[in-house]
Amino acid sequence: MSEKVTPIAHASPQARKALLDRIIATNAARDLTAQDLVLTSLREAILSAALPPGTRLRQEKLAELCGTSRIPVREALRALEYEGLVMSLPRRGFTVTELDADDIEEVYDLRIVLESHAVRLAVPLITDEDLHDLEELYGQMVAAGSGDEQLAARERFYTRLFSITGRPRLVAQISRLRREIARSLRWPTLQHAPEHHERFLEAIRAGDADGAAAQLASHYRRVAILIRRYIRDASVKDRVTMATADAVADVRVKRRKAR
Amino acid sequence: MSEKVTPIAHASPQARKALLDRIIATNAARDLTAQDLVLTSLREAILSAALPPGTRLRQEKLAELCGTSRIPVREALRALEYEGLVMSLPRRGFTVTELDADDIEEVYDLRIVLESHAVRLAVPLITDEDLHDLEELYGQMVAAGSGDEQLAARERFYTRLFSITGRPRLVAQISRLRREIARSLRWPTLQHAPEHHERFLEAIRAGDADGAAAQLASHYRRVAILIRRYIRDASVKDRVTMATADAVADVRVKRRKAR
DNA sequence: CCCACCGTTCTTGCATACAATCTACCGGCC
DNA sequence: GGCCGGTAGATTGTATGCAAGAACGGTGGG
Repeated sequence: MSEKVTPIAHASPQARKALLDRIIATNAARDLTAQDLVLTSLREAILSAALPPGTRLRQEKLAELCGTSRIPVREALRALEYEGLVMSLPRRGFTVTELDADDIEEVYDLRIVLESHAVRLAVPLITDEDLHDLEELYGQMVAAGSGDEQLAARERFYTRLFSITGRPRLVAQISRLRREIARSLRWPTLQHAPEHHERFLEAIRAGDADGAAAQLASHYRRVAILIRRYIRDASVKDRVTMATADAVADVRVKRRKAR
Repeated sequence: MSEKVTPIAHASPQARKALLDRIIATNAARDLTAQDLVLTSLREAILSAALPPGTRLRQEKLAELCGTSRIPVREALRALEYEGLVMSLPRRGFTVTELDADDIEEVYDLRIVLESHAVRLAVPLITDEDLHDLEELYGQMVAAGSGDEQLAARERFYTRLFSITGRPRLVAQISRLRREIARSLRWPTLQHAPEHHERFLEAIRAGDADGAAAQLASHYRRVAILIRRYIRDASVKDRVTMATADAVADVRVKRRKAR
């Protein structure tokens, strides 16, 4: 968990498989309903790109991997569908969703709207205890450096902050959006926003709700642009990769026919 | 479908049962997957208060009602949970959610934020075709007077408008919120907002995004207050009703013990 | 050579069946 | 009389099995 973030999106199938197995094994240790086990494992697998976007999810295969029947798998998949991590077509199964540049734009735009709103609601309500907790979580965040642990700490910090609003729907919708692109945070470009969080917390300490909201918004606008740029570059690379992949496949087919 | 809205919340159990049966029968006619049948029927049942808030939903019973097994029922219930219409506790089943005054406040506050945003995005993008459709849907809305048909027409109008943004997550989140309190629109107080929709459409025709958003926001603020007042009054009434119900139950128990 | 049709195979969707858990009621104990 | 533990019934969670629909490959026709 304290490892560095590795951009696994282009990792080998074997590496993916190994990661997938490890995730399931880790979660199986915890005592949960089978459904929660599958849900948690699949979510983690998708976010860590062990199941990369576009992957067709066969129920039987996942069931076997998790050591359960297909029923809990089906329910977990439906839950993930509502989280936006997979999509389904009736009688045609589930697929891991892909995010294009438009999706990124939409999600960040919505995050600006909802998270700014949440910050403006939360800051005036902050108690000493809240601030104490936030300072501690911020400390963890800084201590974690950059990596999975930092990412988790960041989510804890923001969730704690937004929860101050006492508005479950707002918090849930924000979490959903953050999770939906948590994949993108694994992308290499965006590891550091060293000064942003500091300035953000500073505004909160000062009770400056509008300032904090503005800081958040401007940061997200920057991040959105960086991700878009990354996607554009990556898609060029992917196109090349896919072209070569096609070529390989083509050769194989010809070989088989030659026999 | 063209009947008047009837405040069924305090209707007799028999009336509720009859409505529930009718809903399921109506939907069973359409050819859908069993899951969709259950989902649609249950949603309609909850929104029409045939299944009033607080109802415990027994899977077996619902399965029997819909003529399916429990599997599609379970999946439909999970979907409804994500829509906010029911809630579940592990191993303890599903219950129809209740909305208190705080919930109303949260939902309307979020609707103001999200729908204003959507309107501001949509208005500058409106084409002649969009406007034509909107005018037509508005006509249907007016023609429907007030009742279930008017409610449906209103949803079509707003969905069409918000869809212009081309942002699926935004549209989905708004729909979710609107559905979550669609129950409240059945409440008697709030049938009419004759001039609001007219002024709103007028601003849209004029391409005045900010004006339309402001109109929407002020309308929702009013509605939220009206609903809160209704809830307050109704809860007083309920408390009385429940008190008498308790008294009746009490008498019964005493009688039984007397035997 | 390409396209459409058809049968095989795989996958999903659902029903039935069973195990684990919870609820409610009852009797014993304080 | 009220609180607590135990047992029976009810209810959920999951596994297995089957039928209907979709994907794929092959074959015949254009």
